[in-house]
Amino acid sequence: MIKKFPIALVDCNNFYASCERVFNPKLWGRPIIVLSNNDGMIIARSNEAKALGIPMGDPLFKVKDIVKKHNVAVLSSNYTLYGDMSQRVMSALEHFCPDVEIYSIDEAFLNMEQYKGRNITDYCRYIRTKIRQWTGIPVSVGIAETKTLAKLANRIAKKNPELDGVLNIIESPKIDLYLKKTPVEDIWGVGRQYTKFLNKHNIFNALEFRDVNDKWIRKNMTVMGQRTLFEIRGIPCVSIEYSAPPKKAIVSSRSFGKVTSNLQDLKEAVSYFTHVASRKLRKQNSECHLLSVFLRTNPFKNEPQYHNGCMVQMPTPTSITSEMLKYAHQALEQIFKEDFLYHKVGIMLTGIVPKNKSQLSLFDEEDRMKLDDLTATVDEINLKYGRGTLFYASSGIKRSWKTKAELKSPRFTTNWEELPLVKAGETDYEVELKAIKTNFYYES
DNA sequence: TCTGGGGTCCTAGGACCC
DNA sequence: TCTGGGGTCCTAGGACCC
Repeated sequence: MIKKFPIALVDCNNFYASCERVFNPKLWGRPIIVLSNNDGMIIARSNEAKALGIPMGDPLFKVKDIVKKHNVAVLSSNYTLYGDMSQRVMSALEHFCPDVEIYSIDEAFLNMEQYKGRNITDYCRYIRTKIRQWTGIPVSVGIAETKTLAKLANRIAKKNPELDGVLNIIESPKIDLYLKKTPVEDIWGVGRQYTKFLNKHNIFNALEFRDVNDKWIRKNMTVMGQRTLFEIRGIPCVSIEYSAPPKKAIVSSRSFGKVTSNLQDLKEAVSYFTHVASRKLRKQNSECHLLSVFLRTNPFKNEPQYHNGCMVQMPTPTSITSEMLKYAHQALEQIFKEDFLYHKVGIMLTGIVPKNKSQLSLFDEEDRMKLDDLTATVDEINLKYGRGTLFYASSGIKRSWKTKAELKSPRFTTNWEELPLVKAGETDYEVELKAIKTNFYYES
């Protein structure tokens, strides 16, 4: 049984769009959309863009007319910027409440137990104001006694401006109304498939869901569905995790800017992804003994399709890039077939174990200690002088597979060359964009 | 012309063991 | 000719999340 206490979910409003606005005030009031990697589909929208009916997840070309007509600002995603802004928001939150679970790049759960008996709603309003003041990012807060209900409250807070960004539903007399106003598809843990299923059985909102038989939910939606149901009833089933557990799987993959059927191109890409993935593995102090490589053609094209993967078991758990490269290339060669236009390759590391507990092989022919040292040195240099200072020759230098990002804003906060400049002596402060390109809005 | 990337957990079914 | 019962481990696939 999990203890009951007030939980506040702080969620950044339209996070990526808001990050862009912090450093480019001209974007205020203007509809903004942010694109996924490779400038593929829409993954974030400002309120103005939502109001225009631009859907999440659509590819850019589908909304081109709306974009033109309403002068929508279109941006490639700038994860360096968003990651840095996220850290600022999170450390500000920790300042106000030390017990924080950083749930995603733009969300955090706060354990408000120590503020019990005080006015939590007012305190959250204060936090919200401060976050805005310190980071420039607008947030909403939902307060309840389970994570699922806090999510639900947050959504209502966001949708109703008169609530001023904060809604506390603990012991609220209006709880049934709030549940009724929440369609099942907006419940945390209910996705597309379960929505279809529930709707088929005449369950359309969270209130109807709450009163359904839990054995029946268990049977049809597994224990996960049952957990969600209990949480909606106010019984906490999902606890707050204050530190991130080590990852059980690490993936690195990317769609190409241009398709290729060339094995050498694929090898270079796989090398690069191995480098990235193994770096993540070392960062969490783990090793792994399973390495998979996968590749695929573009499923949206009307062309011969091929999709395959290959998993190799490495004799000894390792996190040494050079060693993993060997297996990665072997795996790639096993599944590579000529005459297909490849659109994506990637690598996945599984069978992850903590480094110190790894089983050593008696017949290990590699000089592991030495390679460990070498790898650590490479990591250190890259940390100090920037990612990509040292890399493996097998990842190539031409990067013909490189992903597309033509509309990216500068790294305002993490690169000296790209800092925004503020012109002195002007009332309306004007930011001069020392941008790499000047065409980073989509205006044509 | 143009459609992301990185995770989690659960379950069923097969392989294997005694 | 007749052929049990119980357990573990692994994997693939499906659901979900941001």
